Amino acid sequence: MNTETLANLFKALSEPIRLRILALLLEKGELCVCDLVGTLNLSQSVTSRHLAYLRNNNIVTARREGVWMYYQLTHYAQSELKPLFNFIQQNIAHNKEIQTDLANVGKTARC
Amino acid sequence: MNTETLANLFKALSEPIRLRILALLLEKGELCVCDLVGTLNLSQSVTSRHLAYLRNNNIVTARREGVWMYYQLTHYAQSELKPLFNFIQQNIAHNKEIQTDLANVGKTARC
DNA sequence: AAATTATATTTGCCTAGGCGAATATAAGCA
DNA sequence: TGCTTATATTCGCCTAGGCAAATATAATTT
Repeated sequence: MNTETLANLFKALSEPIRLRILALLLEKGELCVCDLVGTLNLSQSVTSRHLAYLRNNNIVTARREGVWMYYQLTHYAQSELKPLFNFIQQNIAHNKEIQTDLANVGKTARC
Repeated sequence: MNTETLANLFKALSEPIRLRILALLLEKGELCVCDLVGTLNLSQSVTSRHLAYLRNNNIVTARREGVWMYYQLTHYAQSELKPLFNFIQQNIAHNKEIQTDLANVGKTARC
């Protein structure tokens, strides 16, 4: 991996909203966009753009099921980035915001 | 750690030049600015600004010795961020650019 | 086909932060 | 006190990427 690639990875993770999405996917495995919109309490547009950013950086992948799009971590992310994600989880798992997010998944789905 | 703090940390690491500086400090422990300018082959201004960014994010600390400024990782970074730095090292240590940097330290000092 | 729902993308606006060039500061020395 | 060297900071310019609002697309239903 060259420094530019690694820098781009960190840039993809340098946004609170994207870290919250990541934390949710790490715990839940796969989530629908409407779950994320409801849980994160963000506009559809903002949520979708951040997901696109993560997609473009090969961190998440999307699967369509009817009208719904389900997102999960890419195989690449799940394997190669595991140590990095462990670091992230250990550092934000106890955060109140993250715990609230996790508690809200499923209860706040918008669709 | 909240998501904003973690995001700021990743933003600090989302620059190839700052990653190269980090890789050098991880290997060498402490380096003078002029070493970095020579090794990275960057202008003094660019190098200094990136070091300031790392300083402002509590990743490096500076010590003056006469005219020279010596930089090293903060205690905080050396302890709390160790797992993250291990990930970084494992992912870029074999990179040609990084190895060239390491080989050049000391040989290219500008002062 | 038209309407509805879920999601993605575009547009306009604004800020952070990149760079080079210039300038400021700090230390050491003649 | 100047002069030189090392380093830091500022300025002007430019791009990436944040947001909200609007619009486009894709699937489903009637």
